[in-house]
Amino acid sequence: MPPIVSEEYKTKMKKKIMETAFVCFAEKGFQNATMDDIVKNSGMSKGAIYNYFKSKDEIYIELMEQKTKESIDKINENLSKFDLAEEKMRYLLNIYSHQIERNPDWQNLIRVHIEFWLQSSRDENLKSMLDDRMKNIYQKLIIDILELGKKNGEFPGNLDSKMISTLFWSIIDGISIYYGVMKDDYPYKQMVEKAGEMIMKELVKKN
Amino acid sequence: MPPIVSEEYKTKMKKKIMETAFVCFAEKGFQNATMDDIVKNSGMSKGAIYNYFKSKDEIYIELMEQKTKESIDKINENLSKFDLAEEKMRYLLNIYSHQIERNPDWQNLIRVHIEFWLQSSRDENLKSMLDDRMKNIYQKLIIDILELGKKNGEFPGNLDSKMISTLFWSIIDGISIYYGVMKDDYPYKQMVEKAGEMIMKELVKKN
Amino acid sequence: MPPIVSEEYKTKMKKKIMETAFVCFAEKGFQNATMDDIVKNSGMSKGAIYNYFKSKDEIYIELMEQKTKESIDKINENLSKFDLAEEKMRYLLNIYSHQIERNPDWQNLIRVHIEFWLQSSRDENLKSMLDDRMKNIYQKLIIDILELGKKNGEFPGNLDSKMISTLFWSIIDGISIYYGVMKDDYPYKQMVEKAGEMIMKELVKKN
Amino acid sequence: MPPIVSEEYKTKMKKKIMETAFVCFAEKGFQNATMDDIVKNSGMSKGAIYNYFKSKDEIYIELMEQKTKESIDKINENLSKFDLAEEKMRYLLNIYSHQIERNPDWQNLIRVHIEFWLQSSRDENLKSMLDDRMKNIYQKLIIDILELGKKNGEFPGNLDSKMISTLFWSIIDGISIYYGVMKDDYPYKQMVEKAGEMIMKELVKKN
DNA sequence: GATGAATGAGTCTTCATTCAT
DNA sequence: AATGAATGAAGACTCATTCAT
Repeated sequence: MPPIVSEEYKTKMKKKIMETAFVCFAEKGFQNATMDDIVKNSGMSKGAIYNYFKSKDEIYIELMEQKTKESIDKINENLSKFDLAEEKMRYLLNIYSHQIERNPDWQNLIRVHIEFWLQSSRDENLKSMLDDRMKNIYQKLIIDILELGKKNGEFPGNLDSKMISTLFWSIIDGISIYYGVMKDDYPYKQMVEKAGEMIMKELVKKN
Repeated sequence: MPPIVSEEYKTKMKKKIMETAFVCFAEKGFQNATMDDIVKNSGMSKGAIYNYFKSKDEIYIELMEQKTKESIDKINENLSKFDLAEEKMRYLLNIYSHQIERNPDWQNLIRVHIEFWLQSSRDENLKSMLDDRMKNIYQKLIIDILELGKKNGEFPGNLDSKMISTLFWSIIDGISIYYGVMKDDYPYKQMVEKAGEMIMKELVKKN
Repeated sequence: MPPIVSEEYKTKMKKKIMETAFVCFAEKGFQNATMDDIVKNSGMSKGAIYNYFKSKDEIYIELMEQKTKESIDKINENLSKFDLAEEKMRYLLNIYSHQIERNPDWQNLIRVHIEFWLQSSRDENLKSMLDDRMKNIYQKLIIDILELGKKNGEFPGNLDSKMISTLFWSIIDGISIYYGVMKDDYPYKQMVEKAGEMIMKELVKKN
Repeated sequence: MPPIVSEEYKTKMKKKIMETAFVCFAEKGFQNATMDDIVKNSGMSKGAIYNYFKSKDEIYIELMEQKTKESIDKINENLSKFDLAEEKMRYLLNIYSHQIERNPDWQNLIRVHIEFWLQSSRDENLKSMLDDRMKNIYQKLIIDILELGKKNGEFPGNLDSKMISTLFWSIIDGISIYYGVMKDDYPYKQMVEKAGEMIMKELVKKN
């Protein structure tokens, strides 16, 4: 009995499972959330879920991939509207500083992300997957902007793009993690703005 | 190793258990590391370990408290040798930038710390314990230095000490986390130095 | 024995578990009987049992509830066939005096019951559950008969129904407990008959 | 190194351990009370306790033996003061009906006794020990009085002493057990008095 | 494809007893 | 005799995954 259902149907089901899983992981953490939690919250049967995903791990991985893709796609799309590197950077910082307001799940997302990341450091497959993702997507995003800025003459020519881009994400993620853990005791927006100001100063200082 | 045993003996045993646990937690993570792992690696019996700690959680908590205390004590001790706020800040940054060399466990420590921190965000008791620790130890450390700098006239009088101290740790920890996860692919030292430079510029810029 | 299983199937499984548990509890006592005993004797897997009962305690409680219900239901059903209070009382006593012959498990049942009862005295929840059961089922059974007898003029009008009913069960249970513990060295039937005779004399003496 | 301490010292220590154990057993039940509880409450060391008793079971058994002996000795002593069988019986009933007031531990004692008794039904050694005790001490106590009464002409000559004595203890213990479990919701004194009245009527009725 | 009952290895924790000092 | 740290065999319970229908 080969597939009777459409590809869309399958996609829809996977999405439903992943969204439910996300809620469960956010609430309890990956390890503490059980398949039964996902079953209960999704309204699907255990067997059904295992039809779409081979394991709990797989749900996790695909979930993370999809969340990353979603966020990065939206950023990329909008980024192309700007011509100047400085504008692009400011736009990016602006997105992060408003992340709280535009994405109510963000705190949870961060927590799930970190947990995932942590796991990955103990699993060669995950680790290299994430390393790639980091280098080819996130770092590249910044590097491209910085290189554009250098080419445009906006940013100093001796700027170490790779280094700055690494630092950029270290800072943004550091702030985000604090926010994810500290919750609303933490002045997230103020932190992003101040950090952004400091970073921008590095880029446009030599004018 | 029998009854009527010295206080040192007991301390030594606790230390042995904690060190073993640290290795296990670092290797597998808190949740994945089992009491049996600790038993096996410590060479002690299960009952013996439970004589010293009521639960796996308790080992974790005491371990983290001790590691924090160790690090903060050493910092505080040395910090008092400097008179100028700027010197203190530079010393602190210097410590962190050399953390790798002076503390071979540091990568593991960071990973275990973050995992702990994450846990804490889902456990009210842990969370308030850590929040306190953060506010009263780490933040206070920086705030005191910044206030001294303001009093000395080294730093601008309108400096928002609390905000800067929060940002300081967000950045340092962001960098550390990347290092903990990325391992030796990450230019940890360079990151700390660059970030430190940026932070110092904020403090002493108005001269 | 797969999914989409009938309600009967589930009931049958629960019953199977409870019956196995009963045997184990009777043989070793509640505390000494282990889940592994029940697993082994039932031929089911541990997980399967935990699918039907949340805990060993829960098996115990449901088992006792069901046993109580069974016995009381049968009594009530037959009791309604008699019109006179005296006949009802004699019927009841008769049931108990023949308990041995009609219920081969009865000795075990008693032992398990007492153990349960003892436990209950140290657990507020259990205790109030049992107290309720005692008052609303067992005591009420007798009180209703005695009140009927008073209304009918069979029994003296100044009879303290509540007191007599409490005494009734104290005596019957005292005898049963001895039987449960002493086993076949104990003249159970003779005891119930003699005690019954003494009790009946209290009720119908004033004619 | 043979015994240095006197026999009295040893007896005193054993008594101390047993009294502590009694409190622990009463509070938590035999199984739930741990040797550590006894250690903590007695103020002695674990090794010391094991010097006086081979096992937890042994403490239990000796404790029960001693409690039984204490109670029976006191009864016997006073019983000899009376000449008439009826007086003896009334004295005995009187003791039980005042048990609550004169022995504040009595409720606990009962619970511990029943638990012990239950255990015994699953352990051949214990069982035969208790059966002996029952027959040779408790039953004999009543039988002797009844036989005296028959000889004196106080009680009917055709009285089945053995049967009545068995019933006597079944009723008294039934009432006691209810009291032990139900605690102060149970009209213990009233029950003993009423039951005693019923029993006495059996003995002296034919005059 | 869907269902959910069954599986059983794995987890933390307890505790009577031992024994070196 | 006394001490109390050490032992390790249980014990209750969990949960990712499988598979018969």
